[in-house]
Amino acid sequence: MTDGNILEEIFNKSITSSHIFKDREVLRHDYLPEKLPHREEQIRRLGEIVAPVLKNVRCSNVFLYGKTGTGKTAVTKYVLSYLESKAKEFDAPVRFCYVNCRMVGSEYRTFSSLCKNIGVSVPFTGLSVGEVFDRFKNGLDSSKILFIAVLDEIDVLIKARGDGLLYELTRINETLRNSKLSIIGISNDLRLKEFLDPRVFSTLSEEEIVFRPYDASELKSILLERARIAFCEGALSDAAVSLCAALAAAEHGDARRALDLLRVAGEVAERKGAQIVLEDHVREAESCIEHNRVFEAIKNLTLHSKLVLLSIYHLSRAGVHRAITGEIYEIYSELCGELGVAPLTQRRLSTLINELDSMGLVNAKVVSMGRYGRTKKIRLELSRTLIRNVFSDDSRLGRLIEYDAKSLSRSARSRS
DNA sequence: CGTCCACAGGAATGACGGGCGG
DNA sequence: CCGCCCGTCATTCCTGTGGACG
Repeated sequence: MTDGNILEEIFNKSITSSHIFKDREVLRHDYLPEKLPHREEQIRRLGEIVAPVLKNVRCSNVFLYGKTGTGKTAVTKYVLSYLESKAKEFDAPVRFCYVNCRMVGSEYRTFSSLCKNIGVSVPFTGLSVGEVFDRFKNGLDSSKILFIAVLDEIDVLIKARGDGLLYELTRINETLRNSKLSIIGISNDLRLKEFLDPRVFSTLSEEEIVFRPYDASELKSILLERARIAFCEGALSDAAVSLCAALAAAEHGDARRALDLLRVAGEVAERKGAQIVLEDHVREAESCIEHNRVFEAIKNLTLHSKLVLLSIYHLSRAGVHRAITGEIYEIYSELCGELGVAPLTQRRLSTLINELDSMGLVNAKVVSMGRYGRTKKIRLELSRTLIRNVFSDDSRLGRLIEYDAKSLSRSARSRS
């Protein structure tokens, strides 16, 4: 028997001996279920909007709004995959390309993804955005197709870069001779139109579909639907499902979060050798997910952002629970000195703090202290134990956890 | 009621590494 | 290989500002 076969047996055994899961893949949010409950209306509307492409007519641009986990991406993929098979059947020259703007990162890479989809190769970097755009345009025109570009999480790109990309895209049909482009824009931010040039907005938003958050009972039925396939018979308590639904509904009706909770709760139960997933497993899953999120976020920070976070930690430990920018900068500079690294400017630190804020690691808000200036008050949003855990296995920064900053006593004293 | 603190945060500019086309 | 352009990170310089204090 080869090694592979030995392992095969072990792994299979471990899978079949699970009393909890039948198929946990079903609970991942990139899994596309056969039906999407409570989204029939949106599916029908999006279907009506894209249907003309089967008759070789360009379809309207659409904008989909809704918070995360309300099914925008799922509905889009669902409708388009159906459309794709129909297009094959009728031999319609339809192609589509799904791009997640946040994942690809920049305007440049958004275009290069679109290029790759129509078979135009572009380098990782080096070209001007305009150049990539031209290649895309030419490639598109010469392939003689109806092209649907799905731009998911487009709000991220617009907030970072402005609407230049979209402006170009909306005007592209004027110069295309043999192909047509339609855009499906997906946004998590309902205020997106405030960031857009009104002209861009009106062309882009020929149609609009809004995705309301799911309520707790809708979430529960979604979970139950998937749980039938994902879990073994009787391995899931009703109370656990309800709790997952309730927690996710309280957040903002986020189905993704509900599914994550359920999956991790199942994993927790499995690890503990439990026969049934209970409410306690869900609660443990909740803190486990949060812990992982934070852990990943901190691990990927740059050195200086980590130092900023450490400075806030030190202030918090010394009893300064709402630190101001200046105090943080002092500690931060000291830590830099300890490491023999040149500190960044306070201006830079200010934007780093804002980044930590938008990641939810700290809470920063601008306040005026009248005579004593105008600044940001920064509060740590994490438990100090968590910070210690994350940094303690960092070879370089580990020793700074116990570091006793000289400027600390001053900050702490000047309070109270 | 004006002053003035301690910054916020925009704009311009620069250093750097990566990749192009010629 | 060169000159050029890009995106990213950071600095420098700047104008703006809410409200306690005098």
